[in-house]
Amino acid sequence: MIQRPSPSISTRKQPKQARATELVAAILQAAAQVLASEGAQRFTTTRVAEKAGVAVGSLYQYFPNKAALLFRLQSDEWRQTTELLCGILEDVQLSPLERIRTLVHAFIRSECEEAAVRGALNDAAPLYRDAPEAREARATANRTVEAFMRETLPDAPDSGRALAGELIVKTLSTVGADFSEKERTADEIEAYSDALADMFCAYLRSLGHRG
Amino acid sequence: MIQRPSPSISTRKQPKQARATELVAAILQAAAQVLASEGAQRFTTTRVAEKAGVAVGSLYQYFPNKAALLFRLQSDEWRQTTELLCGILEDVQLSPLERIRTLVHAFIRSECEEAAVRGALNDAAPLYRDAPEAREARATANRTVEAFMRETLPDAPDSGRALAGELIVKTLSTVGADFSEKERTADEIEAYSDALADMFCAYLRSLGHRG
DNA sequence: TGGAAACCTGAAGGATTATTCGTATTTTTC
DNA sequence: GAAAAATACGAATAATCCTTCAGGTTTCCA
Repeated sequence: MIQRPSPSISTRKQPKQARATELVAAILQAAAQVLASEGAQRFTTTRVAEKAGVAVGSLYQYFPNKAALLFRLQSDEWRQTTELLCGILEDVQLSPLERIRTLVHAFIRSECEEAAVRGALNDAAPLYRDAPEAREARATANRTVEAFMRETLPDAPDSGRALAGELIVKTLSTVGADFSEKERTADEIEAYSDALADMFCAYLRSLGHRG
Repeated sequence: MIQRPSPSISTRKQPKQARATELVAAILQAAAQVLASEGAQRFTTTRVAEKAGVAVGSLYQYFPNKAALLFRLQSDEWRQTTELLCGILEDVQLSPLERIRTLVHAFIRSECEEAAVRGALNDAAPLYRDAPEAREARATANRTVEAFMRETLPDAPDSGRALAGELIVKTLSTVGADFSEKERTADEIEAYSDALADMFCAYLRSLGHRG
């Protein structure tokens, strides 16, 4: 797959006055709203500025381009989710398999809560996907997963463990995103999360985890 | 997530002369090429027509709009993949778990073979996703999966079986699509397919399959 | 062979959008 | 309180793209 020259995406300027900080916040909130209500297709800088009650020019003072704005939204959500999940993975109160189950439920619930924004953000992914900042962010969470996998599968070879961890993370994220594309009832969410957790647990047990 | 009014996507007209049939074929081939080499972002009707060596107007004689062209590409690939996979699922020579493994390998390999087209097609999904024709197509394959699941898990309750089948299908398709986004070596493909198959098999065994 | 049907053409219309920049306003600093 | 810095504005620009349609060409059939 070919990608166009990846745009620079780092924030153009840091706000130095309170006024500007509020403006950026208003823009981000409006951006999420536009994304949720209009979809990725109709997500335009003009519309965002209008909804935020500011001029387009002001938007471009703090975001070098549309992709930067989208990336910022994605980045914020990602950071939030990562914190949630890492907290669960490191909870020594629970057994590893219990942690997995808790994590799956938390993640799926969280995906479904803001399904509209996340879905649209996914649709817009081609616009910001290749930003160097995105790659870097992904690497961070991997360390936590690795530590968890070492604890869960102490006897497995490194390579197999890494592959299993990667597979579980990728499965959870892609399946979760897809699942949340439709509206779901609370019961559906529970049932699906349990099934997913069952699958992961069965897999981990088959790889040598006792518990 | 909001979707714009779904465009009518059925083919505008059937070619009645050999000349027209060739033209449609040329357009489809060119469309795949443009998609692969330029990405979803730069996939335009003008570019496709140019690459096919025909006029844009001709394109619109057989496809009512851009979405229809994309949907046709997707539809063709989908039909092809479905046939491949259903053939494997119904192969009574193999045990159910062997079939699963074979199927996973075949699917991942196939995804990686035309990764560029499929990836771009995914990026363009928002343009044709909600066409009624798409929903209908998805339902067809479900019957084969259901039959397979009944054979594999004769003792499980219907609801659990359906959920498990849905989960496996969704996992395979989303993870496969994501996996093929990067270039992969043959070894990576093998290893990943095996891990995925391991996971599915462990899951099915945990649900009551003996074998 | 002639007319009808099918087919092909591609310039032009109409619409949308990302981004810029000259100017106006507000805040800070001294 | 005045100059400087920061911020805000939004009409205008330039580019791209989907789709149409009036008019020409080819194929078919009687």
